Amino acid sequence: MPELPEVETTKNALSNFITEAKVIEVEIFKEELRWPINNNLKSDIKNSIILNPFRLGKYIIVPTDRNKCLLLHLGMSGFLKISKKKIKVKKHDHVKFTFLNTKHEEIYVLYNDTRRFGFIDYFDNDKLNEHFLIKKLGVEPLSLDLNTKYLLKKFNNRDVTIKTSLLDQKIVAGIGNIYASEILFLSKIHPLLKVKFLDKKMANRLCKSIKYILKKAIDKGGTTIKDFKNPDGQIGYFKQDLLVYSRKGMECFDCEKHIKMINFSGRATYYCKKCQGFEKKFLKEI
DNA sequence: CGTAGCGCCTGCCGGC
DNA sequence: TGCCGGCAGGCGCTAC
Repeated sequence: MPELPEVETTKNALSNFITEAKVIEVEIFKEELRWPINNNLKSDIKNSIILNPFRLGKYIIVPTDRNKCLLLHLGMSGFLKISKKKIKVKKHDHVKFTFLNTKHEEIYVLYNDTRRFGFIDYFDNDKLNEHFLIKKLGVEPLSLDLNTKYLLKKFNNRDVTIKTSLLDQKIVAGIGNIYASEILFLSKIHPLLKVKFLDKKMANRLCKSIKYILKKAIDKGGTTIKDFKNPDGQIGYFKQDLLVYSRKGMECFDCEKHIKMINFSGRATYYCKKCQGFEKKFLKEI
């Protein structure tokens, strides 16, 4: 479900509701996620004050005034429900947090993850950068760290397809399967192009497209394909802006050709053969 | 070392 | 209607 824009949307909602709020209660209903929820969480975080949450790649970090932080990852199917009204606990709700905000209103936050590919961690603030997952992350796509030069350096001599590279969180953090297809369509680059063949012009287009697509998706509150909802129950409106993803067989918006769907590395990839064509010698053997 | 592929989970949808 | 295979927004681990 969540790629950078959905995680950003979630983080912003969390920020609006619980910044400076006090943790009143933590209830863990099902600790099994990708890894079991850190047991210290329940007792340790109680009575902490929440500082401003932020995002790194697809991770949400919630720091507290006790130099600890909560790390949230939503996996494939995770999402948060945030409300000022009591929320009934449902299937696949793993944790429920109760906060008291500065207006002395109770805020409820539920972490729900059907497929359990997400996880929650809790540890010392100063350990964040050396956290085994965080330390691997590449540059933030919306920062100046992501530029043409950086991409060319990372792609130099590598024998991987551009689609695979966009999904590689060690290069750029936050792009997932939907936005990878979208970005490549906008860049007019074939998903199976080996990155070592990427020239400066293409890298420049790619860089601009990454920033453009992600920004636009954030503005629209993310993409709702199946059941993604923002924490306040709103769906994301980027779906109607999707150029190729989930449009197999439909007409390309730029030419009369039909959108292709291929499957490699176990993931669906959508593209327009005409708009994203390139010389056959560059094509990876399928 | 870098890369490809598997497997983790549950639910839903389309085809028979 | 019911069953079954395929598929789903992520990512760590293992084998090569």
